[in-house]
Amino acid sequence: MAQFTKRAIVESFIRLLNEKPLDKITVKEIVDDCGINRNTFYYHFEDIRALLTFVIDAEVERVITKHESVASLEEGFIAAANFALSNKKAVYHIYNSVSREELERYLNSIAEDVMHSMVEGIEESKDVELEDRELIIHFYKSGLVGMATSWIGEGMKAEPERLIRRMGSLLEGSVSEALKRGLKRKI
Amino acid sequence: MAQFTKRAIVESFIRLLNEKPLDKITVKEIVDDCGINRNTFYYHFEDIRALLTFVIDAEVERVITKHESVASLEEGFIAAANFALSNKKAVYHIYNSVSREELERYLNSIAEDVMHSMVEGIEESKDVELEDRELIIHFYKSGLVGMATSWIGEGMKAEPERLIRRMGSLLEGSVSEALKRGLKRKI
DNA sequence: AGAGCGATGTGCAAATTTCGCACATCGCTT
DNA sequence: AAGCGATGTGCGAAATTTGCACATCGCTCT
Repeated sequence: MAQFTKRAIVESFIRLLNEKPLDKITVKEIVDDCGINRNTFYYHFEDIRALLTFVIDAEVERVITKHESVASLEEGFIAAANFALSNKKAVYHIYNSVSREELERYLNSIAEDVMHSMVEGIEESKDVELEDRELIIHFYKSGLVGMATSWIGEGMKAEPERLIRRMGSLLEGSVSEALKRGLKRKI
Repeated sequence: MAQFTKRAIVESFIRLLNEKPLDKITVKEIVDDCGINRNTFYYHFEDIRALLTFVIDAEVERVITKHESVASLEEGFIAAANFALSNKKAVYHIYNSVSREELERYLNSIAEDVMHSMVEGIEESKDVELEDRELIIHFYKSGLVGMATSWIGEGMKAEPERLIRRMGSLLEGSVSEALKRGLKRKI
């Protein structure tokens, strides 16, 4: 049950991702890099795409789950942004090898989870209609994803610390405000 | 053929070696630390002792083989000493859990190899009697091991850079001198 | 002195993982 | 049209990992 080989595949993949864009990376290169059989790759992953989403999922998981409470949501964002920064080349290579639609679809699914857990952590939320809650989540989620994609697209130049810290609190304040308004409207 | 599990065992072992002396480390701790079955440990290693020598061999190998020529012998020593320094706690825990005899026996086997490859790299050596060569090797080997054990025993305080660089050139000079004398005596 | 406990090794069969080889397909180059 | 390299798939064999049972040892507690 200890998938060290799988982990090695991931590491080789990330290593290669720091050298070249996703679509220049071949299965053979990966298996050669960590010295395993080609079929062993296919045993663990259906695809290079599957490997990619696995890697991103794992990293997001790792970065996010460190900070579960809403209070440290900012920390979560900052950690994620710093991870992106420290793997700048890799992030960029992924960014440039994936269609905008696909990227946004993916980021949306992440942001969806984040926003949900955030909203659930806010007091007023449980008194707000499900429908309204979903609306609010959807709205801010889009904002979040838009920010992220443009930040990456512009070369991740802006300082994440300040940018996100401001945005984080702004976000939380706005969301609870929106929830309150939703609540009032309901009453 | 890609022993990632074996590597994981080694890593866990080194991690533990930075926390506690060798004889406080148990097989169960190791396998728990890297989340594998206890028998898997025994599949790869006969023993914790076997694991220890494997680890040391591997590290020595890694440190030494980077520099194969005699010219960079000093570099090899310095690299080894720096490795010892950066794993100070681990080295100390090993040092304190192993009998002096055993430690010296082990260091001797390493020094043996080092001295041999060093002597083979020196011009005059091939004209010297095998017996004399072995004598010279034995002599300097003992010096080397004595230095190493006392350096460790005294807490690895002395700066390796200066100490070893001086000792390294002194060693090489002396050895080729000794070989020349051996040669003259023969003629 | 003897029971209880946890760690050590060993043996073995079953389950999982890795490998090697063969094959069909696809896209690209010549 | 043939050649080439990469992709997936389908096995069976080999290697690795696991779970369980057992014997032993040293230690503690009473």
